[in-house]
Amino acid sequence: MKWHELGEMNCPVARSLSILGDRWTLLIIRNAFMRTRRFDDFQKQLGITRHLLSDRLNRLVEKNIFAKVLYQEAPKRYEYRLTESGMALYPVILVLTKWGNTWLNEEGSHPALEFIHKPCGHKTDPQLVCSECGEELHAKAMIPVLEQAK
Amino acid sequence: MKWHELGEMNCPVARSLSILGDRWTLLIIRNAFMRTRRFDDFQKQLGITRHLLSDRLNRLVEKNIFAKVLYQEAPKRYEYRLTESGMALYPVILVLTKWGNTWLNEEGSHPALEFIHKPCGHKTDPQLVCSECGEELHAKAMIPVLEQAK
DNA sequence: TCTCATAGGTTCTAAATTGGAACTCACGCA
DNA sequence: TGCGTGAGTTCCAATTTAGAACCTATGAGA
Repeated sequence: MKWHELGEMNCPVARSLSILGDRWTLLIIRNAFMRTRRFDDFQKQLGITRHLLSDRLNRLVEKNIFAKVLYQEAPKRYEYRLTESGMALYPVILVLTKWGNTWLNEEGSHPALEFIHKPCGHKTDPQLVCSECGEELHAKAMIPVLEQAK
Repeated sequence: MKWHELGEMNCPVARSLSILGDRWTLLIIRNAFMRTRRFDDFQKQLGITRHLLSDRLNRLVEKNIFAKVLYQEAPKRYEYRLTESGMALYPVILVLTKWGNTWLNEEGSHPALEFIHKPCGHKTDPQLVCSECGEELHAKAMIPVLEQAK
């Protein structure tokens, strides 16, 4: 199966990964959440080749995750800003951060990246909970259901 | 920068993606959460080439995300089961599911994949909340802090 | 005994993707 | 006139992936 075919699959994970599932895309988005917006900044921060960065940014604009915004008239220069659907990827970044901190940090070989939640002022541990009962969600407690679209 | 160098970076997202950041790995893990355990089943369900599947499964065993468990003596046959750190990837799958359902399903072109939360019996919308105050987490409300490991 | 079927791979070649470096272009400035 | 900046594009070599065929051990059936 070729890769682009996955984008049309009936599984939302496959469709998400048809956009996000490569070595660089989520790192670009991570940096966008850290306020990076310009080509050269992404390139220097990530060490990605200019070639690939160009390709990935275009793809993400096409998929409506970034918007290309003019910030200078002459010469015309654009920056890349997260759209609403791009901002909606924040949970993906947070969850990957938590997993990496927890499981890929042998005997504290790296400093842990933690977060303070501004509204409450505390150091927070992001938890994935049920919208109905508030309990933390685990694989074994979930029953998947396919809902026919309206 | 070559890819394997990212695994040693000081960013938990980069370290996570050095394992998970390719076209197939998270799909393999998704299927593992749907109780797939054997080589041929993964291969048939995903349409991945046997070559790559073999490579990815070995890599995931090496990274302690799958454990290779003997399930038949003669001839010796192994199956791949999620370890504790593999099970901890469930939030990643869930969050990708939610994002794909919400943002990659133009005018209901696909049935939405939803979940019933067994303990409370309701259809659930997974939410990422603060462990301290219970509010939903958004990028703008978070202040990252590097904690030196003990 | 011979042949198939099963499970879990490995090997091969061709095609596609990536990495790295150099080059381009349109300015603004000294 | 030449230099610096931002945002790419072009080229070639190296790596990775796709697709198909092959291999191995065992058990079942004719």
